[in-house]
Amino acid sequence: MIQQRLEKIINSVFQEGVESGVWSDKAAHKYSVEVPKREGQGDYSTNIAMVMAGIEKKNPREIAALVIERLEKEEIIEKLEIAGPGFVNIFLKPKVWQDVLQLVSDAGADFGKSTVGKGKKVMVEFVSANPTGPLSIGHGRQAILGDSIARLLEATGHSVYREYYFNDAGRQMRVLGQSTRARYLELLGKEAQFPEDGYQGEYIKDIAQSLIDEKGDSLVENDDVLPFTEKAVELIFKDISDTLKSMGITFDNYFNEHTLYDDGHIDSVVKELRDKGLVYEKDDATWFKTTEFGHEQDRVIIKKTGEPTYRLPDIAYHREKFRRNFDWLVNVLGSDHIATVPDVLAGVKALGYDSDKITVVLHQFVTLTRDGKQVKMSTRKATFVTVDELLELVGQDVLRFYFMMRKADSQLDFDLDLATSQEKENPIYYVQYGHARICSILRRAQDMEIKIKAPTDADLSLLQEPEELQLLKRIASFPAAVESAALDLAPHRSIFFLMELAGDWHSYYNKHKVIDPENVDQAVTDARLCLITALQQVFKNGLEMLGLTAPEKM
RNA sequence: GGUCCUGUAGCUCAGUAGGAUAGAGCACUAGAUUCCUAAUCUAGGUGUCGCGCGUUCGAAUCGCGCCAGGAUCACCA
Repeated sequence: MIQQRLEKIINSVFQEGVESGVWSDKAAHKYSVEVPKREGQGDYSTNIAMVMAGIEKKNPREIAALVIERLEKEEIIEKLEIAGPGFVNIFLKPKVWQDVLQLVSDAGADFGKSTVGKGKKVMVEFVSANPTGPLSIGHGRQAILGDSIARLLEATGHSVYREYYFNDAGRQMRVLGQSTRARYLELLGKEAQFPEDGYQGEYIKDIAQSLIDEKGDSLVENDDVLPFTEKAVELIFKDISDTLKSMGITFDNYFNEHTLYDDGHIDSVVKELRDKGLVYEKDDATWFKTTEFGHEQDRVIIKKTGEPTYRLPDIAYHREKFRRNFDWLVNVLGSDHIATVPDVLAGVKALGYDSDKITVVLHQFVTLTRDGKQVKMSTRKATFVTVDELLELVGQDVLRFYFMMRKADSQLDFDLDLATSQEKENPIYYVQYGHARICSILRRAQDMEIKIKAPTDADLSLLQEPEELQLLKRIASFPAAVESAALDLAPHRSIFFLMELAGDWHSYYNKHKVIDPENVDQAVTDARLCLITALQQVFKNGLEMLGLTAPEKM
């Protein structure tokens, strides 16, 4: 916002220099304006002089002096200096920062949102777990990561569509049905053969029990596994969507792999690939020439048995995504899918679609620590911890926050002992408390019948304490922080912004009083109330944008 | 063996298009509340940024080669 303004100014200074022949335009788009890490190095800093000096083989500090000469007349700039190897440090007038409060007040709940997405249609596909059991901790990470990405994209002006892709057919479903049937028979006191690779979780017994409640023993003589599978899928799916809902997650569409078969998409993909000479038969199977796309080996797409491998429907599915006219396809996947990604990309490329429109966010695994030891997890053996269990332990906010805190590329260590016994150490309370603290002050103001003035009616120039300027700058950087987190599909950056915001605020709170009955300077109080009102808005927007609550009391 | 991810403080991790003296939380120590919620704040850090070489004004960041950990490499999904 303010940075963009400054970038424009620097660009025009650069352009001026080019036109008057002071330097060439070779450095165009190579320099940058950024916020220095260290205090005292300006509100912003640009490396333009060093970049130009490198290209023009001149002294950077001399060029910096020329840049400064041209910048000096700018109204928003208070002070300029040359520093270090040739940085131009720019100090802005406090008014520039103070005026931010008006912007927040005008935008309200929209402050931080933007339109950079230009209404681009983007599909975010995530979770996509097949209905074989409750969502595990790994699915939980993915659900929250995908959902927060979707939320950030919405906040930045994208038109977002959330989709869940699932398959309720095939071998794993047969095993699920067999497992359920075995439990059903066991519960009725009959002999039963539990499948060797069956699903051992307790939830299978619950499903069997509900079949007994509904139909009694009428299925005992039934050799058909289908009614068991159907019931299991129905109940597990209900369980999954309930879990998702309790994390605050909903989908626009659940896409069933079946429809790809029913509507002939599978066949037509094979035909199209065959017409392009990218498919051949070998050993009674049908192969896709992925080597044409630089892969090590070709892959089977239709097995000997006539059944497609997962690759084929995956490719057909992505073609359907393209056909539905999305501008951008974001796939959030676990790192165990790493090997499947190139095949799908090769497939859509072969079908003539632009695979660059697909962005895959692969997240690394979640490891679970209990009693200081790592827990091994498996759905089959039911040794996993479910999302439901975690939700019960720590609640939605903590779970969301914890899973958003790390970048997708990092493995995430979920320490159960920490989550259960030391909840207060969780940084989300630090952020939420920041919001609650403001609410508390505003309640106090109301009790004292102090009216909160609009930024235009208060003397904002009284906000001159370093901590106040720091807060104003942080508030001003919120929209850019959201934008960068959204476009880079990196929700953890928003989390870090909120923690920094809370840090600034808690420090300020401890050093300065907003309402001070003993030392009444009404004008200062008014200005500070304006400040914290804006701050409250930023906390609220930031938290809610990520699906977190902004409590008014804690 | 191939591909991908990771390696930064005792622990868990940030570090966006390469920038100035590498950061935060936790833990630990010492302090702060007659006063807007102490779920807070203040002070306390000798880190081979896994190792080496290269690119350049400048590297945790880019390139190459190693080392270590994880994922994955089916006619399972």
